[in-house]
Amino acid sequence: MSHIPVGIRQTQKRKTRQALLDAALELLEGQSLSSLGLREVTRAVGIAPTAFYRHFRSTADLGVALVEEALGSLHEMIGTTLAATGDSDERIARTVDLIAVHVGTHAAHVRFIARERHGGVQPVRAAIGEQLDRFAEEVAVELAAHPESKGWSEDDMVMLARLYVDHMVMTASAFLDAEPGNEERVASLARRQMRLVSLGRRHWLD
Amino acid sequence: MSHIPVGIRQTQKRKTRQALLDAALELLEGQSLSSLGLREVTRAVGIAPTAFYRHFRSTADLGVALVEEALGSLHEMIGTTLAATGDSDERIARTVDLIAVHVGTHAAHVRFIARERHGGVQPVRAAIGEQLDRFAEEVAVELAAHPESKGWSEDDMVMLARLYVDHMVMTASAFLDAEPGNEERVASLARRQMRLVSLGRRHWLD
DNA sequence: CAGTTGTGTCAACAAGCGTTCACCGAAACT
DNA sequence: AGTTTCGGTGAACGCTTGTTGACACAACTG
Repeated sequence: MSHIPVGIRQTQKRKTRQALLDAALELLEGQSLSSLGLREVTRAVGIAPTAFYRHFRSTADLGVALVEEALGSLHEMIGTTLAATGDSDERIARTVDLIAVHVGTHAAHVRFIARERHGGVQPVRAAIGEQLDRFAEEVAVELAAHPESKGWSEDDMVMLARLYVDHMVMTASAFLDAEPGNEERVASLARRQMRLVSLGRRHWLD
Repeated sequence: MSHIPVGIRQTQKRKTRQALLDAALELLEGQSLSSLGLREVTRAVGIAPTAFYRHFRSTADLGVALVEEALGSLHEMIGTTLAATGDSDERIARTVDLIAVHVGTHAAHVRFIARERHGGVQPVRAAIGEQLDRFAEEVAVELAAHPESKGWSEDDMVMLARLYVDHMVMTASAFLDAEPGNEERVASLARRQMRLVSLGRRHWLD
């Protein structure tokens, strides 16, 4: 009947691999990737250190895999964010709320991206940079579809998209650092900053 | 005659301490603070590992000292930046140039701040956050002096200041990551983003 | 000049690291 | 059924790590 199993072996491998990723992500809440030890991760999972090599070449390699996982979960968000209806202020409020929710449900992922974006491991930095570029591209395409973008050059479109993306990352990281109870202050700040950018956008061609 | 020396001892200590800071800063170009070893630093300076404790309690402590050094050198810049004359576009261009120059002359400091701002060492993160807050405060005060800020609430003033400060850090880090020859692209992007923010600022009270 | 202070040294420690190799046993293939 | 494939094991390697205590010797203090 159920002929989807793809083999018990591959399933088990995926499970162990995921356990390694999960354990690493948790360990990374208190340190940077460049100080994360291979033995540390395997110990947390409960397997022998040597088994690590069956899944990743090094901790840097594991880091790159984490980038995919973390920013993959963000790609979904972008669609819903920009598809939000209503006037400008409403859309801004909804976007900020979405960021807050995402930080709540994927805190470790967000922390990892913010931390390693400028972190000490080159391949991981490169992977994050690449993903954020693609991210900005998507945003630019969505923005171009809006009627307010009439007359904008493609270069300026990307300029604005980058500003939005960087501001999103900034805001997400601010939510992370906010002590419980101060989230609304962060949200208010982020909303007003986005509103200011929106105003600039409206008068760009004056 | 020259009775300024404050003692040869204190002078020597300062020199060794500075050597430790310099060596650490250089080592940190290729890794994060949380993976920086005490022995690694002393080895680079050429002193015994135990001598480290005469100057710092731990590498985290050294990191905090580096924050003071790195952001101290930035405090000078803020004055000259905002005191820049000319119209808006001219001031923006001058600001971006100043950032580019600063990144050129203090690359390691900028890298350190960008990397450890969200890094894995809590006390250092806190120190950077505190300094950037004070930084934003200063910018807010300067902005309030401008005539364009008539009618702005203090809260909104800080909101704008934070946007500027975060954008400066973002731009500085972008200059760092730019491969040689692409600096002008980064500068152009930064200028247009600042121009857009300025536009928003002008229409904030509409 | 005698006594104190303090930066730096040396040796030693237990513990951790990444990486290697040969090996096991169950799953997958033919 | 016989063979190959492969995720996981366990021991061992050479090296690095943070921290300790006792000691040297130049710089300060009175």
